[in-house]
Amino acid sequence: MYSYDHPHPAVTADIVVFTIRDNQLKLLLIRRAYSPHKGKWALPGGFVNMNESLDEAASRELLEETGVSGVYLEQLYTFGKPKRDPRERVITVAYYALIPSDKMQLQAATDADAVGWFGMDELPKLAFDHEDIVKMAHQRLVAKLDYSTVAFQFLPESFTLHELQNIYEIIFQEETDKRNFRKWILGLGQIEETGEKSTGGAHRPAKLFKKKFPGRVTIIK
Amino acid sequence: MYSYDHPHPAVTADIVVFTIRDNQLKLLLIRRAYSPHKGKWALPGGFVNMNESLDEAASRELLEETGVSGVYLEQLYTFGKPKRDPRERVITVAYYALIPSDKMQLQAATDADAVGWFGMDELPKLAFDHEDIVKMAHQRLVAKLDYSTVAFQFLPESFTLHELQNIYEIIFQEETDKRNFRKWILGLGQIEETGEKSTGGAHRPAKLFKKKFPGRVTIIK
DNA sequence: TCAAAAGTGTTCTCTTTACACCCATGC
DNA sequence: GCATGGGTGTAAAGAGAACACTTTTGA
Repeated sequence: MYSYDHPHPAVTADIVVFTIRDNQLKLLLIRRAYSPHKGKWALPGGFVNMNESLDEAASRELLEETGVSGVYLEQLYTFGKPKRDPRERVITVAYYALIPSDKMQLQAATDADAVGWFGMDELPKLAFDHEDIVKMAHQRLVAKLDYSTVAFQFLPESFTLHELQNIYEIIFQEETDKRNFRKWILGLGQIEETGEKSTGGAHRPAKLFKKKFPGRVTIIK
Repeated sequence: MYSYDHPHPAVTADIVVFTIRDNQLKLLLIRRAYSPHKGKWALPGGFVNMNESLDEAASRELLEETGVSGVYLEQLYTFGKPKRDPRERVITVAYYALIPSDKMQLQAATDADAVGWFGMDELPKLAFDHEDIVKMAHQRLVAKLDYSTVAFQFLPESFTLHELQNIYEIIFQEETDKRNFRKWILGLGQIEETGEKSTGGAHRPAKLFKKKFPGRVTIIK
């Protein structure tokens, strides 16, 4: 039992987890095993412990509920309308995470009975105000493509220019000229050739590239 | 007495209040009347009530501690390192506010014994981690000038182009070509002539302008 | 030999920058 | 009449957009 002389809200960290798979931007959701909103899909997340920072809480929840760690994680916005959660006053510090397509083995958490990836245009109804959170995360992701190298966080260690261009086209939902894209992306000076070539396709092999600064997201322009 | 079966942090809303005065970007600070950090300068702010949203808490605190209302207020970031506050675990949802130069009568709050404006390059040592918060707010402000009309929020109802250019120059800390600035700012289509002229200076009177969409901050480019 | 993606430059357009002189007013 | 800020256009440079064909591989 914990007592205070004025009322305190509960604080959670919830995470909007994006990845790119099957040529779609996808979102990770968890089906709630308990009330409230039992059976509904929701964002992974949970209460912030007293001895951990908000960033630590977010990455711990991400690990516990999805088995994923070491990925890009950024604070998004804090949601705190009084009646968001029917149980008590809950303030949610929302994060978003970007996961490379090769790092996606999932695990169901204790307070969820299922975990799944959903395309952005096939999302189910979500619990609480999680639709607002998702919408804002999506806007932020789109905006950040324009002035940073966030998109690189979806890439595995080595990749072709075509794969990278695909990521931009999927998130922007529009096609880009191949030559202009290559000029631009190489001009950023953020990737370099590995010397290897991709193999296996029924076509000319492509040069493989790697990030010069993996993990780091650079502000450009 | 309020009791919970797991520990809850306290949540505050603190506000970084900017204005432009004496050709300087200035910041509003409050001298703390109570421990901890008694006598140190700090950001205005306070605990979020259980029946108000975070935005409401921020604007209420702003009104109570400074007498200012109806100004631009935007959520900045949430700070939650475990030991930020020596009393208990405190999570702070930080906001920033922009105040036009003509709207600045101040009032001291109950938990402060003084209120004052400080130039960004003459800030005193601040309480808690408020220097981090100020730094982030300043970065955000500078960044937003590039892709939005936030700067307009510093303006009174009517203003000259020179006054507007001054705001940009003060925040960016660099000079701009007058003709290029005018072409650009008029091209945005966000301001219009009032028909009036400024008066009083020992020089040719300047056309006065007003915002087409006061209150609104538009994303540009 | 065919299908499929890889790779590669140039021209045009638009945006951004640089730059200098006359005007209206108060003192 | 002089000091002060108000007001205006053009040319050059740079950034972004449009555009088509040859190459290499697997089947």
